[in-house]
Amino acid sequence: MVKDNAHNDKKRQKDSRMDAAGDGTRVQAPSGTGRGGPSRRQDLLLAAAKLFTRKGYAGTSVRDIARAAGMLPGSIYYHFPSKEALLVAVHHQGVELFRSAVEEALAKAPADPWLRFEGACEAHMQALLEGSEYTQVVTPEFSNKLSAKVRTKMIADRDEYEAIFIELIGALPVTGTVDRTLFRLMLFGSLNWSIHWYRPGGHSPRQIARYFVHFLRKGIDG
Amino acid sequence: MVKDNAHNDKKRQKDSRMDAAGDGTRVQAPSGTGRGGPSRRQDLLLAAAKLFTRKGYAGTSVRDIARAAGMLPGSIYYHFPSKEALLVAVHHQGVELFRSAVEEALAKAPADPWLRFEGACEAHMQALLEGSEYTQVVTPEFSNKLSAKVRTKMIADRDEYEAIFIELIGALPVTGTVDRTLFRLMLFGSLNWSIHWYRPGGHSPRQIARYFVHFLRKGIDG
DNA sequence: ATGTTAAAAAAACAAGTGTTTGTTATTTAT
DNA sequence: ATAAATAACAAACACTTGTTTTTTTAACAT
Repeated sequence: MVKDNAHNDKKRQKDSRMDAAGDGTRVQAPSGTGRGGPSRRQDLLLAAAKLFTRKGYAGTSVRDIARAAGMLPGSIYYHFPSKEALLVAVHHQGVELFRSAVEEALAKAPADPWLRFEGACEAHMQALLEGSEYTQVVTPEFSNKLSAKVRTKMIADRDEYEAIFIELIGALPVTGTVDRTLFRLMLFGSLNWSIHWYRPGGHSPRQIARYFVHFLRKGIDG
Repeated sequence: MVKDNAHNDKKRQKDSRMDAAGDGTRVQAPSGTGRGGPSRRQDLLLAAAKLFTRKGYAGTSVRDIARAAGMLPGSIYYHFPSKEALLVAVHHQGVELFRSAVEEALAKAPADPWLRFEGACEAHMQALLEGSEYTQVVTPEFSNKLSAKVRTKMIADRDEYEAIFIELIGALPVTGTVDRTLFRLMLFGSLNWSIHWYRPGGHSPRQIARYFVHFLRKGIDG
């Protein structure tokens, strides 16, 4: 159904798979056209995760993602129905990575509640800062521009994960009454804020987590 | 230098000062056109601050800001040379509000280092969560899409403010050696992360800050 | 009354946005 | 070999983006 768009053809620039000067770097060159590698959906997800982490959701265009994944913008819509769906998928993947990291740590942790708690914090921090490209998308990203449905889904994913920590913190032996909710919120703030300042080379994520847990347990003087 | 754009006029929708269904709400109706109230620049800054806080920088358009401030998009450029300049101005204002809040608290604080530290944390938390519309723009907002010059300026503003806390933390009497940098990063994480979960009605910002400082000083068992 | 200036409107510009549509190439199953 | 499926390209659509230019309005000084 082509009508009469010849009048603005001189200025229109065609979408291209080539990168040249863009921000995204090609993930993998698929051998031919038609059917791509084992899973182009994964490439797409990974490219989106990287860009969302670096530029934020609103700051990333589907063209950026397509370019980084080595396909044309329209092709994305074969794999995902919308840009928001891509965010949801990336977010979900991120939460799953957090969860499996923490659960794995807990599986090989001793029975002592404080050691279990510490192990979980270390695993969280490790997953956040060095684990994968997905986890850093989980923590911020909530601008009220997202549809209610998407936000609800993302919050549900998060809540399921944080339930692990609610339980761990509930098991900590404490003298007197403390607000364990505030304790948890402070913990997550301490850990997650690290994406704003962490740079590899200094303390490792696990060391930082241990430090923080120590502060929380014994205070600065402990 | 008008050329030939009559061909797509049927689809183009004119910018309008009226709000109707948009997200931004009018700030104040200037009595007439021409010369605005005492300071339309302030209106613009406030509108931008609110929207940046809610939708993020990339998620906010200059049209959103213009609509919320009650003017047309182009008119913004009389007051600010670019959207980025607006962000810088909002950010700067936010940092100044933090700084004056903390300095005021310190002026009337006793000499005890821990009490001074606690007072500063309370003031920071209060400014962040209930102080104004500007402070929440300060804490996150760093997507690598911003120009280097803007990022540099914002970081410099921040650093100047955080120096206050470096000094306060340096003055804390501590037995043994602790990493005061990690201590400060943990503190800012705890405090600033609250924008993700704080809702008025529960603990007040000051109460939360006191709680956090207590944890940091004495640990959960203190 | 007149000229000047500050502030905004009006309209467009060029590029970029998420998305849809029609088609083609490749793989897999028959 | 042929049909069905998968996966992508190619191109456009309708609209939004930040920004610029030109024109008009209102306040003030003369």
